[in-house]
Amino acid sequence: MTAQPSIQRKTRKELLSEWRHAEVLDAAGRIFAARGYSATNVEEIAKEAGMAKGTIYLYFKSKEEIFAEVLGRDLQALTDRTIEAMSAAEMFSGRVKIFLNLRLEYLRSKQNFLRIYLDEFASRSARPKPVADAMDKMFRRDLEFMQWCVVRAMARDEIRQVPAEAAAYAIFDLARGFVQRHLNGWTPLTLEEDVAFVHSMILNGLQKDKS
Amino acid sequence: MTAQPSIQRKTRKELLSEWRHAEVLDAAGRIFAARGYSATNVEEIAKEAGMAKGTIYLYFKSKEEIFAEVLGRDLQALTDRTIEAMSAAEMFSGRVKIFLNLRLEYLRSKQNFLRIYLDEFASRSARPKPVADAMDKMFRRDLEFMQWCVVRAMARDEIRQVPAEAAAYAIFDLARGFVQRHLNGWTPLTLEEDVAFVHSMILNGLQKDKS
Amino acid sequence: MTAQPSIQRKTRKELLSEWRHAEVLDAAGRIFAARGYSATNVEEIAKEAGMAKGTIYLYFKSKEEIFAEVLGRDLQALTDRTIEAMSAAEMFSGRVKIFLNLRLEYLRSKQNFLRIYLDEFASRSARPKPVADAMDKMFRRDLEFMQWCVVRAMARDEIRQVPAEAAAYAIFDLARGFVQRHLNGWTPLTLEEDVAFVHSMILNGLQKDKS
Amino acid sequence: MTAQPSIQRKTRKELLSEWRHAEVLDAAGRIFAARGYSATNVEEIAKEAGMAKGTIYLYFKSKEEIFAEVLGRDLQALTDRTIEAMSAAEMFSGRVKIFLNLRLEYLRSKQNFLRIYLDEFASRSARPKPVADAMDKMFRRDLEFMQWCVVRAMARDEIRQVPAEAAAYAIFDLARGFVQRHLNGWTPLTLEEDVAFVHSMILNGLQKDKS
DNA sequence: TATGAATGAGCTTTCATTCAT
DNA sequence: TATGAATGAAAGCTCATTCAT
Repeated sequence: MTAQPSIQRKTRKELLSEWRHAEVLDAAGRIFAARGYSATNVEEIAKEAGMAKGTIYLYFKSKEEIFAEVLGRDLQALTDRTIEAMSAAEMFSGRVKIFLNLRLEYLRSKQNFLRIYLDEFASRSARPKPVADAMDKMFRRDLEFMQWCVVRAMARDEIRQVPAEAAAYAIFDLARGFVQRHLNGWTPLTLEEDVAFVHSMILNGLQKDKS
Repeated sequence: MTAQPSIQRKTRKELLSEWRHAEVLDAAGRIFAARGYSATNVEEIAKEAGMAKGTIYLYFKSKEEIFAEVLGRDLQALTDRTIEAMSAAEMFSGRVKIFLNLRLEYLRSKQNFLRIYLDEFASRSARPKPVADAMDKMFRRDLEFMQWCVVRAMARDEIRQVPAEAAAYAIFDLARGFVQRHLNGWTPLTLEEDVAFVHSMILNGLQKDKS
Repeated sequence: MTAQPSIQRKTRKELLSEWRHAEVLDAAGRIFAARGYSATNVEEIAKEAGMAKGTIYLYFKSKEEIFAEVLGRDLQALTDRTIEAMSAAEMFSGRVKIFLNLRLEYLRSKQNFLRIYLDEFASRSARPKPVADAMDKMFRRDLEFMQWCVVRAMARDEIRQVPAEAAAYAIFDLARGFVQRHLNGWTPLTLEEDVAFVHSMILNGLQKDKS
Repeated sequence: MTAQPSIQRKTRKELLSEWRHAEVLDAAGRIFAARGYSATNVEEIAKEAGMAKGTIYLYFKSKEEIFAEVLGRDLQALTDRTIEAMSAAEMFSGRVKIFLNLRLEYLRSKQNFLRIYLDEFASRSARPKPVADAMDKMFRRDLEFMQWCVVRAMARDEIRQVPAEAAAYAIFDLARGFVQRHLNGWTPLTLEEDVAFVHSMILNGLQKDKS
């Protein structure tokens, strides 16, 4: 079999290109997390990524695009893992526990990401459209899955009848608050105690009337 | 009784000054709400307030100060009203209902304010210290009152034993999500339906085990 | 004799007006001396003069005009006194001594004025034309008198033959340096010692050859 | 011998950078000389240097820094040349002549520089500290050398006993006045005539009593 | 492909001057 | 006459983006 240099080289180039792309995203993630969107400047990202400012623009059209991808990439991963892991549990109670534990694990491993996620998700309205859209899309997928879980739990009579979408939101809201509390050191509870409390809030909040 | 022109004149001037001050805050509130902090420029605020850029600086030392006051003013009012109104109810259930209804009323009358509050509260970490501090202080007051309500409800055996601070946070988280949902048009529920659901989530979530 | 109210009132008004005019100049003199021309702002002058900013503009067309008059007024006084006092001496040597002693006295009583005079005289070229012109005019009068003294001294055979204008300049240069030295604390000499030295420099410098 | 491209390239870049740096200084020198410090704005310097405003800030941190360097650069050169050239003469009389001729030569070749030097040196007190300090340092060096020359001349019995520092100042004062006179066209004397006169003023002024 | 110097629009803030009262 | 609130041009400086090398 003879060499296929053109393909190989192209592939190599593509790999290199992807690698650079990812390096920028990593660096940008760190800087955005530390400073927020507007206070971060491209020069810093370039320095953090170990390349020149101009090089950044070979891989991204604008600062905004970098930001959108930074959020998108991590959200994608979180969303994928969340859906996959929750699917493994049968009962709603278990699924909520898994959901919370995943958030908790993320809290431990990706404080940076969560910080920008929380900051910028809330600031969505002030952000350029594309960024807001990218964030919404990811968030929606997660939320829809949770909503589906709620619907299923109602059908299986595990929880009382509630508006499914609002319930899914409520779960996300409680989880978001939980993460924020610990990120900012706003609570004396240990992570485990707090997870247990939030879990009980959700399940009690949605439980069937014990009449 | 003869006129007291000096007092009158002084009062009139002071009133005018306060009026201008307030006009800037109103205008700034609208613009900040629409664009966020960094994307807002002083020129626009001036235009919105119907005055020249320089005039703004007669009433405020800096853009940052305007922002701090915009947030502070509305937060103060909301906090005051919340604490006062909740105190009027005896039972925890009633207090939560009042809390949610106040948030709902605010949602209706002050969409602008809520938007910045939500945006910038979440972006706290990226804000200049003084702004973040002002926001925290107000929020703390509200939260502490809610926490005290939770403690009292536990003592009166209205709800189960829970970590009071975490419970107070959970209530705020659910309320925040509720407001955000409606602000962004993210739910098909009417405001009343949603308030009822969130109320049931909180009370069920904290209710005594019906075992 | 009946009253002549119109004239009287007009006179009174004129007096008041002149009084205000002078008050502004006094205040401006202090501030300009402390901060220099560009670093002084009209607000400060108004505050120092105990009146409102707008009032200033009833008496002066511009900040620049104030400055020109401040310099002009003091220069006028200094020039008048200098010429008058020097005329009282018969011999050139005595005149130079008087000249230096007047500068010295001014140094003691009008440090402020001298500071602006020195600063701004040297910066003449950077100043608006009218200011530079006013300064020049005053300075010229002084200089011309000194030049005339030199011519007379040569005619009376008190000093050697020198270019009179250049000699007058030289005397002013030495006096200026002397004042600057002491204003800035740049010399260990006492005022008296320094005056004596400068006097000897001038007289020796211009003396007849002792061949 | 093969090429050393890395070194060459680096050198080239450095050269280019220094060249730009110098271009800004040259342009700034011209504008500052024409308008003075505060009346000069960065935009104009940029235009004069044929580059954009932002480019200036790649080479200098602030307008003030540009100014300090403009003055510093020329003062350095003048000071160095002055000290070196004066050292070549043996007698005090010769040194003073060299000193004056150097000033004269500078007057011819660097009118711009002298203008700012004179302007801003006198306005020292109104300047930002670092600028004033830089100017003082240079001036001091020159002055100290002159003072040392005076001391030496006294020791060698070339001149009479005088306070050395005051004498050095006097020489500078006379030279300053001489330059100013010609810069502003205030004298009918030719440069040569005036130099001769100032020289005689200094030497006569300091000469031993011919008693 | 990679660079980083260059750009210039845009920012916040100051202040001489005007003008309604 | 006296006021000081209002004005808006202009300043110094930053930084996302472009482009010659």
